[in-house]
Amino acid sequence: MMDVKLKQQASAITELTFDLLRCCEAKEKMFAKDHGLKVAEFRCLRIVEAGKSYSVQELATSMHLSPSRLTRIIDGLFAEKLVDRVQSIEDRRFAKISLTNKGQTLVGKLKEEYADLHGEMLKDISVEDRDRIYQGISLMQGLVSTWLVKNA
Amino acid sequence: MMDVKLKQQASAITELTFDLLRCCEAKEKMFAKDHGLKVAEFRCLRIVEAGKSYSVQELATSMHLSPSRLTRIIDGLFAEKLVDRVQSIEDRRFAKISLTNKGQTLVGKLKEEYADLHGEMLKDISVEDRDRIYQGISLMQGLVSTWLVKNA
DNA sequence: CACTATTTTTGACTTTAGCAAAGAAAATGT
DNA sequence: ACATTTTCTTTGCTAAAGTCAAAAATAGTG
Repeated sequence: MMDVKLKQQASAITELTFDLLRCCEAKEKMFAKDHGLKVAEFRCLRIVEAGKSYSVQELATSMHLSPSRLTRIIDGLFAEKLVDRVQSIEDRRFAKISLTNKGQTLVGKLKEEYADLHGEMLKDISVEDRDRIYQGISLMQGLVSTWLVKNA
Repeated sequence: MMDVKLKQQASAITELTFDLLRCCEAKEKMFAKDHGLKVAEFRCLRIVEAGKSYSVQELATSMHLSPSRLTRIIDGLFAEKLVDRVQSIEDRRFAKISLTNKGQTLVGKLKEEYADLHGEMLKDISVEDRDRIYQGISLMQGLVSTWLVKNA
């Protein structure tokens, strides 16, 4: 006995997620461009927190990219003096990537403004609808994330 | 008086959407690769319906890409005999892109299997949670989509 | 110390994408 | 009727994004 309801819901969600993805990619591209960044740079900066330091691999994993790609993204950020790259003392194979002061300032601004952009989109709907969005995306994110871990 | 609640919700949604995006991109990439397609080709095929025909511009608009990019994606699909490309008779400036039989078969399989993949992810949660996902993503998709129209 | 494993980088390559100009056809003005 | 403008697609060129395999450097192990 196959679950017809599941099939319907899966189809609908597949479709919607697909469309959402295209829109959000366009949104990210616009935002990055407006701030003089390449999309990959914006995506990278957005996940590094001030004060913390990261290995290349950590960044690669959390961005779902290859380490070699990260090396190049970091090269770019380093050239713009947004991140520091030092060899770890405990294990000199590791790089320790962290934000410079300039980087921290920029990332602060970036996060602020990117959240504002979303605030702008969300401001005309009810608190309840915003919560529905949060819940829906939260659930979906969890599912896709664990699915990826299993199937990668 | 600024809306603190809005700001919080916007931040949370920003973060989640960002993560969801990365995961879904990885998911699309895996799926396309498993089916011997380039990601752009998969994305394109996914939006063309059997029996209908599309102009280059229509496809470009709905994929949020430039017409020239689409020309090349279609080149690839045409080379694999998945789509036909004929000059429109009413207005010979237009191309009419449509699925070949081979293309229809493939797209049918693709849609089926891509929905199945999502069914796999969704099968262990409740119908209500699936509906929450649907509602949340639907709302968000609407917001981002209209935002894009205004700000492009 | 030789060997293996890990982390990052480099080189070569593919894929994705856009812009500007060219080409081709239609619409429009005179 | 025909020169001009507009519209749609393609082409050439370039940049950005991304991967893989091999090299380089370090750490761990028998």
